[in-house]
Amino acid sequence: MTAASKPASLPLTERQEARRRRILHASAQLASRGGFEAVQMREVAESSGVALGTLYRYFPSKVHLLVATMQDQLQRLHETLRKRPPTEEEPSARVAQTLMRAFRAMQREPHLAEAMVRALTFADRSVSPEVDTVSRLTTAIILDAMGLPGSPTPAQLSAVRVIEHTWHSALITWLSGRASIAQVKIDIETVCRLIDLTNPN
Amino acid sequence: MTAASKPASLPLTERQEARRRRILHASAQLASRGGFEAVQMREVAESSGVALGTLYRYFPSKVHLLVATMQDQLQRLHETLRKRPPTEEEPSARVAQTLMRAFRAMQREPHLAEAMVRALTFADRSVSPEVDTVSRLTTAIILDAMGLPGSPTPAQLSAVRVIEHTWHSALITWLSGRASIAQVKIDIETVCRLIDLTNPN
DNA sequence: CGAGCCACTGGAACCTGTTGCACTTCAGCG
DNA sequence: CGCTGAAGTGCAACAGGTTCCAGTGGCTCG
Repeated sequence: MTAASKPASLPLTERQEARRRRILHASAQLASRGGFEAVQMREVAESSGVALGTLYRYFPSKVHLLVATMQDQLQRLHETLRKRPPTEEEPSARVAQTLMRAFRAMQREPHLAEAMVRALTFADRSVSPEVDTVSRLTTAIILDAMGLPGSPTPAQLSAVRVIEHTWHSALITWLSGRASIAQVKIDIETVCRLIDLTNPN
Repeated sequence: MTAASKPASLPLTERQEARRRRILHASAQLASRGGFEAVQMREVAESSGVALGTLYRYFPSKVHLLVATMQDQLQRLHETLRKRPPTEEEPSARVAQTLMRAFRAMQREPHLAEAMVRALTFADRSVSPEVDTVSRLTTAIILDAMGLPGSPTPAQLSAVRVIEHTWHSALITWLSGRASIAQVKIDIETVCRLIDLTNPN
């Protein structure tokens, strides 16, 4: 609910909506093949059948485009996860399980993951709103995974923030070949223990 | 000790050493003014009195250059911190205090910080060795701060890894204006509690 | 001293993100 | 129906990272 669809800032027509989708699809396609550097604006424009200028009207920069692509992918992931919630009991284990699932999804499309995550962390202030949307989506996924009865406490929100930080940074170290899959798993499990800390407190 | 000076991979002559320093100095200078985008290779070359080709011989890309700049700055920070170790008692508090000092140093040169951190997280596989050096330096700083009697346990090393992740990612959110200084402080303090978890365990 | 080698220089050239512009097309409105 | 302004097109141009190359200068080794 928080940041689902376009907030009606612009009531896109059908044709425009279709264009937007074609662009995002082309972006993901190219990213899947060759990662960040393979997503070239002229290529995206051509393979989505749109003029370069139009592409820039929809996404003011390559980073905007890739961050939007990430929003898109995250939304799908979120839905998938909703259908099959984690099976663990403890909130910390549930979150770890969920993140490991997401991680496995990324392992299936490492180039796409690389493109999106690189864009996300390279984004400067001009992309803040979009990056923030991604962040809220991620937070929503984690909170969902925790399966809390009520609304989260401030301490829990802090823990979630830190988990997100770790998640992004661990992904980067994996994508750049500086950490193994096993290492990422350990890191995720390590941070998730922070959640336990917020319970009896 | 771990990753201090150049590992004699190339025994640079004096003139070369001097050139290298001039380049790094110019890089930091330009970064301090306008951040990542202000560090332009042609500018760096000119203001360090070196041909563009030579600059590229020393640092094969802009990202390499900025990561090397970060190594340089981190080394200075490490020495500064050695002279004035944290005053807190608890390891977790000591680490938090140390990171907050580092954070304050970055607040003094936000553009420089932005340039270095952006480069660090944008780095691809070709920069892995250099990024790894930065990572080891950071680890060393944190372990120093903990003030352990013996060598760290695996659990402690995991905690340190997660702290590093959080540190980098929190910096990025701050640099891109998505988190306040206060928020970063909270995040750092939150992760540092992981260290306590490794003690009585 | 001369030959060979390697780092350094200056500058052109290339690639890709980004911008600007003149022109066409489309949707809504009188 | 025709008008009008926004949206889309095609293309040229610019910017900055990166590469290439033909020289040049200084060094060592014979």
